[in-house]
Amino acid sequence: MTTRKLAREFYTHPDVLTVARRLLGQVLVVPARNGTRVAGIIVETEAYRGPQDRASHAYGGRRTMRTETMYRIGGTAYVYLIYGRYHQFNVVTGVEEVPHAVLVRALEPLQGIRRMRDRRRGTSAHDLTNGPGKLCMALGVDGRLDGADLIGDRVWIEGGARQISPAAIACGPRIGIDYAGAYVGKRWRLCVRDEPAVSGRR
DNA sequence: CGCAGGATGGGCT
DNA sequence: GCCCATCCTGCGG
Repeated sequence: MTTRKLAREFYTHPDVLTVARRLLGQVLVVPARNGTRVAGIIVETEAYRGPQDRASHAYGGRRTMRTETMYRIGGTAYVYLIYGRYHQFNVVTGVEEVPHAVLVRALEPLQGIRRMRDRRRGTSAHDLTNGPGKLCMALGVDGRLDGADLIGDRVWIEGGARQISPAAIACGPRIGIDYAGAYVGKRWRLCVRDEPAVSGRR
């Protein structure tokens, strides 16, 4: 497989929606023991667009210990705990001090599938990574990876695995943000059409 | 199959 | 003290 770790410039693009779109088809990788890897192709993302976005943790420019990661440079991992039990993996985008992020909502399992099944014992083979909490469990992502540099070697994203044409991308409203007022209807959830691994509906 | 409800803990008002 | 960028279980059709 001829893929390569995405460089800083991929993440520092000024438009978070563009980065969310370009992330589709790229490979999220977490290294395991003995040089092996657990990895999946990104098939669903959601953009969280700066301080104006009411659905964002950084809405209104809010800065707390948790959200501080969102203000770092594009190419930083933002991982947080949700509902007391699950983690969410996000990619910070853009320049420092401007809180853009992309939530990775679903993967198509690619490597380390046995390890994924071990971590997701009790669920069926097709439910390994089709949701933002599920993929974190399958890859072993937790709060320790918050703030990790995606140009580093703890977690990263590789390009070139699959080309997704614009026509193959579907968009719809984001999930679980009913409190977000005028931003509830923004179609900032992106997914690969006809991809069985996406979460929820098309 | 679909849907209702519970789990569970850090962050924020 | 309430709110989550969720998932799983159990129950009914």
